[in-house]
Amino acid sequence: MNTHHTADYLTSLNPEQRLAVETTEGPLLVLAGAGTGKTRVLTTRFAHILLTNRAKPWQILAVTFTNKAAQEMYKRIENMIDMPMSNLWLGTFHALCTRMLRRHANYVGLTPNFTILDTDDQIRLLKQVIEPWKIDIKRWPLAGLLGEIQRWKDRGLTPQHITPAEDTNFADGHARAIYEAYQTRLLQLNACDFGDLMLHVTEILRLNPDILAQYHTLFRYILVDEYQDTNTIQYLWLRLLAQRQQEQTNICCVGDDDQSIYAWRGAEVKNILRFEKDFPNANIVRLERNYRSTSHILGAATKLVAHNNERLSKTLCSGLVDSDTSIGEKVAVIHVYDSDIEAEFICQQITLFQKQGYSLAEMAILVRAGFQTRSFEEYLVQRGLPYRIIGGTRFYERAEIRDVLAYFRVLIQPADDLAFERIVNVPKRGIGATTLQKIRTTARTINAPLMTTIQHMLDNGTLNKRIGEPLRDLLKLLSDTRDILRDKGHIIGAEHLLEASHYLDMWRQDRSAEAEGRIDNIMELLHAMEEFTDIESFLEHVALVTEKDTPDQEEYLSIMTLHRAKGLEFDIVFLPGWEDGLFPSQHALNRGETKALEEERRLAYVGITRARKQVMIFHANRRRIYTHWQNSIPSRFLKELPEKHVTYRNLNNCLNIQHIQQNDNSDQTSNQTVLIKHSSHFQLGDYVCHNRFGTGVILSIDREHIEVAFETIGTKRIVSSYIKKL
DNA sequence: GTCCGCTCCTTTTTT
DNA sequence: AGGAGCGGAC
Repeated sequence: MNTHHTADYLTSLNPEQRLAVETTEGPLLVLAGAGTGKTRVLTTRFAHILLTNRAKPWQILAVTFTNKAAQEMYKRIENMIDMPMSNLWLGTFHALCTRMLRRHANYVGLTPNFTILDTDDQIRLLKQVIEPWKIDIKRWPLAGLLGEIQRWKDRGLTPQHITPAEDTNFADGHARAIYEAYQTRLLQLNACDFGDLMLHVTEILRLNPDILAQYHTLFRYILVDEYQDTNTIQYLWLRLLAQRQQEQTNICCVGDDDQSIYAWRGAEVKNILRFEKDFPNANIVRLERNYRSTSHILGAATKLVAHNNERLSKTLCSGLVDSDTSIGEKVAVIHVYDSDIEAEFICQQITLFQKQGYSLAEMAILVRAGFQTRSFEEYLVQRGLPYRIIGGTRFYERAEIRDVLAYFRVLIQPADDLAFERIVNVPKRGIGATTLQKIRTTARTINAPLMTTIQHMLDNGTLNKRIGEPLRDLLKLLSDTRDILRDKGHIIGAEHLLEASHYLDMWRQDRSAEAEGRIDNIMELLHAMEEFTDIESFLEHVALVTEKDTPDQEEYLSIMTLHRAKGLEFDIVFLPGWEDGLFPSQHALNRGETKALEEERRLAYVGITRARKQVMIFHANRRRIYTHWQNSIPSRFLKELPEKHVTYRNLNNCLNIQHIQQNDNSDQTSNQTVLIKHSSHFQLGDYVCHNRFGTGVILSIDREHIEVAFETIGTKRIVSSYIKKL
């Protein structure tokens, strides 16, 4: 390489980052800890390959998990280089596979315009497929079956691969057969679910060396983001594309085993652990300098995750120099009486931080489970703090949006039976389950799509007037709309469809509170469609996207799950609900395996490392869960936090926020750190034993008074001399 | 076919 | 609390 002049984009990198960027040839694994500049390395590497003329833009395969990550990467690369980037192979696993599958669809019995099903379609299809088995759906929920099939697909297993021994989780071993029937139906419908996108393409590449060779020639460099999250089928796909006979492979995978939090949906940390085996003489670069968090935050997070056994060795240290930031505040662990106080106190703290000059956009509340968000809303509204719950019901999952998209689908793909079934009686046209079943049966015998079947039935007069009339109208409406689409464009066509079908009227007449919002959503959808030239390309886009990107017009506080927070950062992070059974989750505790618990611990690590300046962790004695109150004990993770980076505050005796404020003023100096010293060697979360009450866990410490949750008799306040550590 | 009210359930999420 | 599924009334 020409070294006489070092490019600007390289000089701003630290030595390890630079090594990761400049080691372009051969297999490379980049282990990038939280906040070590992972995205920067990935994008700089991409730009570097282009700028040094190692490859043309379309010769680089760059894979991410989310659309957001792909967009982010694209934007950053675009900013770094000044050349047209056409035909980029930069996208999510699924988007890239869709592109490949449309090219080679015929190899697996599909046509290039196949439909991609969403979860809703999948469930409805399964419901039909499962019919002959007469399975008690109450005992065996369909979601479980779908999960089972998805996990098989994640592992690259087609029905033929599944042995009876592996088919025991659903309805006493019928899942394999149902899976097979489901796949048959998908092909009949010319449709794919998300798993199929990966599965079909991998199958095509595996069985057709000529096709694989084309891609080998095409892709000179492969970049993979979040490698720790890849599942088996994604791994197999990558390995096929990466392992060539003759030349070495220029594959670069970036990941962090400590941030692997998706094993429950099929991700295999193994993939990252065995990289060196898969690609002999692979280089490994570790990015260990963290440029995000204060040393207290970093210290707390790394000590916590160090309790995990299954990890690649990696030591995160601060890359910030002292002048960048002070050592900062210690991580605060705050004990509150209940979840209401927790919510109220956090909202109060947010106001306080605002007064100190922090913007709402730089603060986040990160929860373990979705239901926790509710308690915050009330108090935030009360204080007039703008907030957003990230990832509640997603835009494209709303019923009205799905309805409208289904209307579009039947317009474009008259053979899309699932879409047709969704809209045939919305708004009500008097077509019920019985009629639909009759049509389905006929369709099956003449082997035709539902709409064609209906046309037949109308022609031979098989349908009575009461049913036939509205169906005839619907078919007429659809064919009329196709004409309008052709003559006047997709926006006019879409508007006509939604008016003439009376779909919009249905909501206009709806008196419920949400109806107006639904109409707004539909208008937004139509607006989003303007960026596309036709409905087909819009549907293609929508099938692979869950979120609609709205630019932020105002600053707001973010509330989201820990999973959703991965990859983000904030100045101040609130982590409520650190109690056994919630975090770590009851499911993880029930399983009793270290594996599940270690994933929860990594989630805790992800949570803490989101923060730049301050972390506040909360645990409550009791928590409102839906309707009832549940007593809880502190999370076992709390005692894994290193004392020197943590400060404890006990607000357990405060039943309202006024009390907390008073205590704040009077207790300024004698906070919990001091209290803990008074009460000898006891710590929050310690397991203790009492002569009469048995064993329990310490909930709070107030000098010599210690509150213990006993296993048998509940919570009691005890003087410390009567209990001893287990 | 449609509507109403009863029961049951509730981790995490992307595509 | 809120949604989904189901059975029964009309």
